[in-house]
Amino acid sequence: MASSRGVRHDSMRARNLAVVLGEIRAAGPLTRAALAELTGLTKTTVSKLVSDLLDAGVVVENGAVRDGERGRPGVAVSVSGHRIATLGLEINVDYLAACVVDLTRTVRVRRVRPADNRGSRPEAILADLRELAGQAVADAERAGLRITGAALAVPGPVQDGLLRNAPHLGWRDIGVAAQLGLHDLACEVDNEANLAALGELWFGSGETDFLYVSGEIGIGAGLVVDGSLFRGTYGLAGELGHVVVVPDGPACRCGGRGCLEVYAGQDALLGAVVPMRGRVAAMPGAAAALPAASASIDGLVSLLEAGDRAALAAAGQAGEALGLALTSAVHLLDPGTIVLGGVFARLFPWLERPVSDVLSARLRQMRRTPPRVAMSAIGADAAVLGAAGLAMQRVIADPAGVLAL
Amino acid sequence: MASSRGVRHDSMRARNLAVVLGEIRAAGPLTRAALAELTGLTKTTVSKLVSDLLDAGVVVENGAVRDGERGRPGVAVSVSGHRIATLGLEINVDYLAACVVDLTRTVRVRRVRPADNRGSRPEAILADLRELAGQAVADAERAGLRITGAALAVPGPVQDGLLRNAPHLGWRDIGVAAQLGLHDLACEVDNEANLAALGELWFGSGETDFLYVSGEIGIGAGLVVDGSLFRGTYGLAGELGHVVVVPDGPACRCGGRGCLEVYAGQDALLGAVVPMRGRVAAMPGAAAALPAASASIDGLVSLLEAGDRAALAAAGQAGEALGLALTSAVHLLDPGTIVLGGVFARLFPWLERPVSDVLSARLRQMRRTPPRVAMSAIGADAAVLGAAGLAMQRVIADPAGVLAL
DNA sequence: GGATTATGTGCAGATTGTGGACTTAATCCT
DNA sequence: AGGATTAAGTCCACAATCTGCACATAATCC
Repeated sequence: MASSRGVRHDSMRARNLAVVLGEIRAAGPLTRAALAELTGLTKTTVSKLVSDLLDAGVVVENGAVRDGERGRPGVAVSVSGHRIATLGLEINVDYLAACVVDLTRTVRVRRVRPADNRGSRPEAILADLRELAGQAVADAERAGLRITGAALAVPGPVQDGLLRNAPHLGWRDIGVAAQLGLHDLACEVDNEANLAALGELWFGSGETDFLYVSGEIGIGAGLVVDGSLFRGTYGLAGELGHVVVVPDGPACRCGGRGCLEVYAGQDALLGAVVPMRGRVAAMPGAAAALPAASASIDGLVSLLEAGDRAALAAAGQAGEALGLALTSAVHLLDPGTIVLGGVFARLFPWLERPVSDVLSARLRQMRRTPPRVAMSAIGADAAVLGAAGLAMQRVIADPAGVLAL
Repeated sequence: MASSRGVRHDSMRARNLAVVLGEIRAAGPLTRAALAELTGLTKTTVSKLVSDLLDAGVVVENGAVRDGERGRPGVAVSVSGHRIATLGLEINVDYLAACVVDLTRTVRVRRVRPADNRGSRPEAILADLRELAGQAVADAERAGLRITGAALAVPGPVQDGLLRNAPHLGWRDIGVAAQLGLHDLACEVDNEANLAALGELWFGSGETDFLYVSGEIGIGAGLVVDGSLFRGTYGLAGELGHVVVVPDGPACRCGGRGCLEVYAGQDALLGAVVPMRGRVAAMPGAAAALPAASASIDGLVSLLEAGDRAALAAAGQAGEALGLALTSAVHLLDPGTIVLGGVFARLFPWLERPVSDVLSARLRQMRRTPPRVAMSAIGADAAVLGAAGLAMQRVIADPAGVLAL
């Protein structure tokens, strides 16, 4: 019940610009007449609004379209990738990443810098990221793009712009955006699961209702309902990794016992490949001794492809645990589909069956059909891309801000 | 991403009326000057809007107020309870209820009719309810009120206005609102947990962020974030009763195993008091043989007050199970506080400790402080009252609709 | 009792959307 | 080929709504 402000003439226009632009972006190239139909505004008004958007270079005319019917053909307009773009950033345990995306959802610049950020000092990492961001922006500007917003994905829960706790970086309560200091560029911060969910929304299969499950070092999830992210009261919703799977199971680094992460987290999965280390890695603090994540997941995939029984058993167990946690999640969150991302996308062939089986067995009576379990359509870039997508969402929600500049 | 309509002059005014009325309702009596400040509109505009609201009898002037400062005193306006009211309805296993609530949140009419609705035919029950509703409306009209909306609470999940499955009534896929047929009165339908949550929002402690846990025959929950209800993709969110507590626990009537309901549902709680029946009652279909719920819960409370060991153990176990399910719920939904309602409110003294203990033990590392666990401020009426509140929410969100009549 | 301060309203003006007439550009029909 | 028909996009007078300022009003302060 945020104290809502009244609507004035300028906000009415701003809103209508957003409605028109949103419709153009969502429903592909559209003629002015079609836009008038969709938005309920008159042709006159739509014409004026579109004209403003054209002047700003936010949309372009695509030439005449005939629908095969008779009558004067309309001129389709669609979003333009030539001017407006946004910056996505990501800090993760073993790399920094930046990307620039334009309004047509085309990735224009992509820069990744491997790094070992475990237990590092925030200042150093953020300086590196600032440099990387600067390079990406420079690349984009050389291509004639104007960066109008930015967002940053971090591996941990974010509340009021503060990174609360990133266990694998060893950071606590860091005001990341402020310390990053991108001069005159507003930069939102959110956790990687939420932003990866937005990545799936913007660059994935096109669905607008799903629970994105992010299997990284930790396990998170981002719920998208009708195209917008559900964040909960403090922005901490979606912590799937610590849903209780076995009430008296092994201790988890979160202080609980038998959390999903204990059974399906990266340490648990790799424990099957490197059993001795796996046991040690389950203890807090020892994680830094593990080999680089991607390499080890590659190893696990090889073993699975080769039919290694221990590896298959580990994947099966992880899948079952994931199915149990998702059962609770479905009851509580009521997602459309379930999208497995990150490491879980790579392991999808071995996870799908156990996850689906548990879900359909346990949800049979309550729902006509349990949610479909799908593999993420985008790869490891999900979070950076989603960050750029979030910034782009702001542009589309308020094109007036961009027009003014 | 519902295809959003453009803003026209009339919708701008409608929105501003809603903003002003919402502010008056939320922030108590306010002068026009204060409203202008809060909404960002000019004094002139606020004056005109308030004048319309006065004409419609939606608000009243309370006389001059001096803030102790000098200058002309303002005239405070506040919502009026004299004209606009809404109807709340409820179908439950052992009663039908109706209430009429005015804009000041005063309950003006209250009617409850005991009934045994287990395994009954919808037509008969709905005819009874229609009669009860008619009586309540007549009472209200005698008091000079105009009923501008209605809502109905039912004991089961609702999707697209269809009551999907009410196990204790034995109903499946019933178009309740349509069959009820309240001539020219729009009637929304939702499940009792969601509406009880709205009841807590409107008539409870005044908090705007909480998870209301509804302990009735089944266990449900309604999440309120910033004053509005989270419903999920299909309107089925908040099914706390079937969150997995013990993966290989006893079978639940939902088809799963070890759901919360198995450990903390009414049958489980009463099983401690009437052990033989309790065992039988856990089987599906046998529920109808149980004694009326309230009587038995009264019995359980007496035993607990008397210090009966078996009863205390049962409550302790239920509390622990509830704590485990809520741990998962907190991770996924990120609620503000947790409000225990229905039967759990009556058992609060015996549940608070185990629930809080489990929550704080398991959430310690992840959150500064675990959510506070509170007792619902309103009693068994929560759902009916919430239904009336939901209908009232519609009035406040669109006062223009009421003005027109 | 006059100066000061703040509320609420009246009036001219600005902004924005509307509705119908008009222009434009295509297809259909003869 | 030419006129009829159809639909898109634009022009213009008009209407709805909010703004900004001036002004009347009603208190307190000195």
